[in-house]
Amino acid sequence: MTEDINTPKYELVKDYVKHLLKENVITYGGKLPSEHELMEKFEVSRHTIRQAFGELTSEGYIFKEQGKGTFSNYRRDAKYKQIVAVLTTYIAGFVFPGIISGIEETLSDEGYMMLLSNTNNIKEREAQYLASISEHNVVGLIIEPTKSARENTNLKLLEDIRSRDIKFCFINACYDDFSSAYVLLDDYKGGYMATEYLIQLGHRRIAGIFKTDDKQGINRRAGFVAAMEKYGVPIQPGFIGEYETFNMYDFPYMFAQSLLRKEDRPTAIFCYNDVYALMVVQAINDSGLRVPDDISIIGYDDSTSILQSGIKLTTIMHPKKEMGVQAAKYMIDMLEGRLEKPQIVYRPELIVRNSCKNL
Amino acid sequence: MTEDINTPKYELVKDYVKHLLKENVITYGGKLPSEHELMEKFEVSRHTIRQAFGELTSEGYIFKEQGKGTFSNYRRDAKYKQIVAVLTTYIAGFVFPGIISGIEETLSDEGYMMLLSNTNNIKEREAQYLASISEHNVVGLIIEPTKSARENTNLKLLEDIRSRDIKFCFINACYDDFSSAYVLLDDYKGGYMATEYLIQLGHRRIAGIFKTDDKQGINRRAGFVAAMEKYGVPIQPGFIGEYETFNMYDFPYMFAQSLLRKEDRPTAIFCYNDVYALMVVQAINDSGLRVPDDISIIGYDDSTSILQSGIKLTTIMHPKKEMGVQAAKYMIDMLEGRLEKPQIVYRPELIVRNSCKNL
DNA sequence: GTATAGTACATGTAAGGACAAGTTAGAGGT
DNA sequence: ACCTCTAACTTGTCCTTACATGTACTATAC
Repeated sequence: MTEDINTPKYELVKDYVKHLLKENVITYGGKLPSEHELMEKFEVSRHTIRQAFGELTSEGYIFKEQGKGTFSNYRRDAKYKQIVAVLTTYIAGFVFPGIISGIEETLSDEGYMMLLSNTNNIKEREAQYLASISEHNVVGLIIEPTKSARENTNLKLLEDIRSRDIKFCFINACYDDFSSAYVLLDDYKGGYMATEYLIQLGHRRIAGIFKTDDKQGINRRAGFVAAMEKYGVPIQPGFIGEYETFNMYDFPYMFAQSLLRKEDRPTAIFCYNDVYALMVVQAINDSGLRVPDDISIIGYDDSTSILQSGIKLTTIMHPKKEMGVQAAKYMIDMLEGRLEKPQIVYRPELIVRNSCKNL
Repeated sequence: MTEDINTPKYELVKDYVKHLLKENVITYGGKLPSEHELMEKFEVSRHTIRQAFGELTSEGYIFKEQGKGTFSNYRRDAKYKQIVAVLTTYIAGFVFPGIISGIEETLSDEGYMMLLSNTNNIKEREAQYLASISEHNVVGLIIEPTKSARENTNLKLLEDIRSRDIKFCFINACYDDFSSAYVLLDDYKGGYMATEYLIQLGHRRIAGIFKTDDKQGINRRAGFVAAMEKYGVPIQPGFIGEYETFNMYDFPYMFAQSLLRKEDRPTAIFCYNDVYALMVVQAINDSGLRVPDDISIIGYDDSTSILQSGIKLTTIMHPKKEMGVQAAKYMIDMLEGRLEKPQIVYRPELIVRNSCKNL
């Protein structure tokens, strides 16, 4: 009730009406005092009342009907007040159902709604979405960058959104040239751990297959290379396969085939994630070989718990739901002014199942 | 360009400004004519210009800066203009990732954004969400009813939203007392087909386990009962298990155990869906029996493609993605005035794998 | 060359008046 | 009992005027 001398009169009227609504003096659908009554009560002109009513209408508090009056559009039980946008590369498949449900649960528990979309890893779709959210009443954005290892062509859009006081939190990957809150997994370490495990099982001829248009793939590959160097295991020529979004449905199978055709084929393959690991397993099965007897496979993400052949995939655990929950918590903390720019990097964990053989 | 004599002047100003923005005469961030200039151009008072600018501001087209001027907030590349709310019982698990990604793809292709939430099958959360969306700029609602077999306690809220001209489309289930567009699966027929298949394999002692607080479960059970009656196969006492949301994580396992303890145990069990079928399989394995040798299992939804033990589950196919796409298409058709109240019921299909034994 | 004050111009707030148009309820006629 | 008209009241549109407040630029003083 700070009756600042500089507070405009129409703001006082707005506050009074909001008070009536929030204290349930006027319930949902109930009739507000007419413009004339409020004129007299506040000793202001009708113009001032109409300005207050106009803003309250566009803010969704009230609605008006010509000839009838002005009515409450406010529900005390309407828990969800603000919208947080969530933009990931995919929605179904991979780690995304877990991440998204973690985000959604946390947001909705705290009274926020989730505006969800995916880019299919296409930069243009990311641009369209970013350009759109500033026109809606969005207060925050949880975003997994699209093609994070490529140039950040949407940097200007991101800065534009930030200048509108929309809070940011990156998940899975972030841009180096755009400082922000983030929730990441240490993919370098994950790649290192997976490779180290294969080496410790006695493998020396280890191949790797990586998606290289996002940071996750670049980091996992770097971890792979670092572990090989650390243990003095040479990487054979042609044993690293790299693909991108455009050929992600064909390349893993074909590259696995080409590995199997080599005279000295690898004894183990580290795959960028579990979905592609399954494609590699398919290629191995199709050429009459078996996992893990002939070739060991290690995946990443722990996203497909069970294999076709009944073999359970050894993998690196991605704390999907936990990271989603954390990203949403960070977002709410920022929105409610408790944190400025929180950042966390999760440690990956090795999950040993039975797709890797001890040589 | 219908210059109706009754069109308010401020609407003409709004249309003119929108035209400037949409035709990119003034690009994003560019300066609009000042209020004074527009007063002279349209020969109206400043009040009228300000009314137009005020509405354009709250609609997100422009923004103003005191002392500087009024500027375009409109991007031609901002493809997404309107929000469609999507409310399902769950987001991760079961058939939902498929449905949701189908909806999202279709909506975003057509320039709509998705506001997604789930109710965890709790009526109160449904109520809170429904009460909230009318306050945001939502133009449509794709909804899977929560506890659809129970009384529709949120009918008033639904009618309230409809009276605000928000379009509806139900998915998976609908309420009998609220006529609307819908995209359903014929669960009665699906239940019938699954049961008929077991009977044709020679099974006579068939048990069924159903979730009974939603329409899907009620209909699948009705199909099960109808098939048994049609083929003159008696349903043994205690062979139908019914559970609800609150005990859905315990009941299937426990009920399967109780079935296995009977002196004349069933030779086949029809399970409400694949997720619960896996719980039943677990109970069977834990008691030292095998699927399908000792007991046949048929599931529903085709949501978990592979079994733990390497056994692939025979099931009824739920066209998840297709139904999601169709619901979104119907929504867009309604929003753009091409359809009034479209309705479709998908036919289920039997997918034979190897969890059922021919007796 | 660099501060500073002035001024021109932008939007923000506010008063007051006039008439239009839609709703409601009651008076009056049938 | 039912219909119709009208008066009263509601919000909608539009005008004029005045001063406040913030921005940008320029002429002036130092």
